[in-house]
Amino acid sequence: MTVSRALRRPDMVSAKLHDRIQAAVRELAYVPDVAASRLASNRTHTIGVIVSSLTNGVFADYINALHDNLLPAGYQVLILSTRYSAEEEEKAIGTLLGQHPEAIIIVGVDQSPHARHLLERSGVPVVQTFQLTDDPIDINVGLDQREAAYAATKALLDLGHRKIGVIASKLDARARARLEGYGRAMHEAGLYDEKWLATTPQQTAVIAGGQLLGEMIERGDRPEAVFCCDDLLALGVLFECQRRGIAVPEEMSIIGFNNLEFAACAYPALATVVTPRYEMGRLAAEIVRKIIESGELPSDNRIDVGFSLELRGSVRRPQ
Amino acid sequence: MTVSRALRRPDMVSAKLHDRIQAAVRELAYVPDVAASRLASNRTHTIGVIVSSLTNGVFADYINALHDNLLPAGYQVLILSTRYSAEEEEKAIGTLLGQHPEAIIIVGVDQSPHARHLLERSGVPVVQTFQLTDDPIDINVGLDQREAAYAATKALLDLGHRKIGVIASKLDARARARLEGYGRAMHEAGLYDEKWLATTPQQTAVIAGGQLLGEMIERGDRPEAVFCCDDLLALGVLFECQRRGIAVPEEMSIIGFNNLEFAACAYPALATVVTPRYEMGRLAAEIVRKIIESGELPSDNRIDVGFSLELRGSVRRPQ
DNA sequence: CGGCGATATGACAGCGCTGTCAATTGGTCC
DNA sequence: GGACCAATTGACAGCGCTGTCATATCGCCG
Repeated sequence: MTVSRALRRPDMVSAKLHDRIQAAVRELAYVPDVAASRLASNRTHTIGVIVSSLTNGVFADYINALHDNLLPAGYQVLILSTRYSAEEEEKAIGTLLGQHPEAIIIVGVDQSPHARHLLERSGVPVVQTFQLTDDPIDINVGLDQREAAYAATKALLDLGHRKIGVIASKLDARARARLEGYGRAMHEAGLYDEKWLATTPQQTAVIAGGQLLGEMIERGDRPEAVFCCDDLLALGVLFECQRRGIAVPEEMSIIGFNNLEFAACAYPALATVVTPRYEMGRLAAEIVRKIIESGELPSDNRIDVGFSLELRGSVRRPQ
Repeated sequence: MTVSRALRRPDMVSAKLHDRIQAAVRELAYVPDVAASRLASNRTHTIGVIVSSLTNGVFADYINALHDNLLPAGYQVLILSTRYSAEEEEKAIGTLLGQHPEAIIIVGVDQSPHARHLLERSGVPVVQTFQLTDDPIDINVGLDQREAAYAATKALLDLGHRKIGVIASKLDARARARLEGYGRAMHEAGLYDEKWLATTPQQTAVIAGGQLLGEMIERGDRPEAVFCCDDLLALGVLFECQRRGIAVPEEMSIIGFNNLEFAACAYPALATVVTPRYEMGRLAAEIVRKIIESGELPSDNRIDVGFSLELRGSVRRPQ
């Protein structure tokens, strides 16, 4: 016990003993066993994080924010990826719960019933992020993806566009919500037409953007603007326009989603919906720390971090 | 004990009991406690992975390969990021060792002396990846980054270019090795000149590519080709050329590094050095599994996965 | 120099699981 | 029906650490 104390709370042990113990630790190359520590103390100092993808730049700022705000506070951040699969998500949650994290921060609000059951029964505080829901497991920090997509589509309508296409990867729950937002805006304007839809069941990628635009054009009509459900697709669309000699924004307006790093420095700069992903991560980390410290959930269980439109060179000027 | 067996070796219990236990597991949302399991069995089923960045697409395929080859074999993959900092790397290694992983797979070969000491003393098999070294800790799977950069620069020389710039982020150990390869090729050709160097101490990003090209041009001379130490920089350079009205490849050849997803579908398609990152992850996973199963290190402790050049539209045709 | 409170140290149990080995059950054969 | 063997199931200890609470030591005062 004295050794345990000497290592964790040196101030509670006499200087002399502390030195003796440190010497022995070095001599024996002793490393405390976190598994035994966890078992005895019931504290893991671990925050579980579940993201949809480790390879999509969308989660980069978010993960950085979690690191920036949790590591200095002495927490270990355990990140697992679902790779956009409900099955892998359930597995990841199981894996995570086995580690007994002190809180779980998860991307999305549409977990499978079993996944949700696991989370609810676990007793571990859960923060759902990126999207908003009326029925969070515990806490929800996100933005209304449908509303954001609606605003982006509305912006294209306001610029005078009528033939507005949409390009999306259906694999992503956020992208599906955005597709709905686009649909609502177009319906309201009386311009909705299935021929302006191009979606893929595959994971999002730059190449998919070009392919989907190609398909839409080859189906007959050419749109004069496209809303891309993420910036990777938008980049692919931009390249495809260049390849086909379609002038952007003169003949084609492009607006993306998320404001990934390259959007601002593309040529022309890609218009996009700015989502505060770092801020979302920061807030999630802060909330989690407060919950662990106080032992109770905050009363305010739903935070809307909002979004903003950045209309850059890839959309034409107002007429 | 019977429950423990039913969950780990279902074939050793009767089907009836197994069903009953599974039902209870679901009902109770029971998840085994890995800390207790680890303590009792002295097995963690954890492979520690240390990468330089979770946000750089370079590690995406690599991490996917590790997941694909380790998760199905029953291993948990614990990924930590150093964010290109030696200090964070040492911390990550310490954190990892406390978890008693059964093996460690780490990006790079230039660990700090203390980090290396920790790894060597841990008794845990270590696989160093991405680069090659003559003096691996245990096992090394990678490619000669300097040689690859030399080949890329040589390719530009062979196309008849003389004013060849290089653009790099110095934060990345791999990028620094590539810088050397460029230097050697240029020295051999008698064309090395510091005015063709543009580097930043910051993390790589698309925007940095454009900025660095801008700096180089504004310093006076304009190169007729640039070797970018990664594809993000190359993309930034491409956009900057478009912005400045420099025709690619007629007035400027661009070659990148790594063959990230967007390289092939950019317009013009970005020439690049293809690095087999998925293969590298697959090999590392396979080696680790063999070591754990057999309990001994393979005799072949250094595997060169090689590289290849992909000369696409962003470099001019041979004269 | 004894006595007291404060500070430092140590003994013990138990966290949830698994390895070992014993006990039970079930099926088969004479 | 009883004996026997194989297939199942279960009891028990202990992994390395920490929380609790008892014990030892120290510093100070009258």
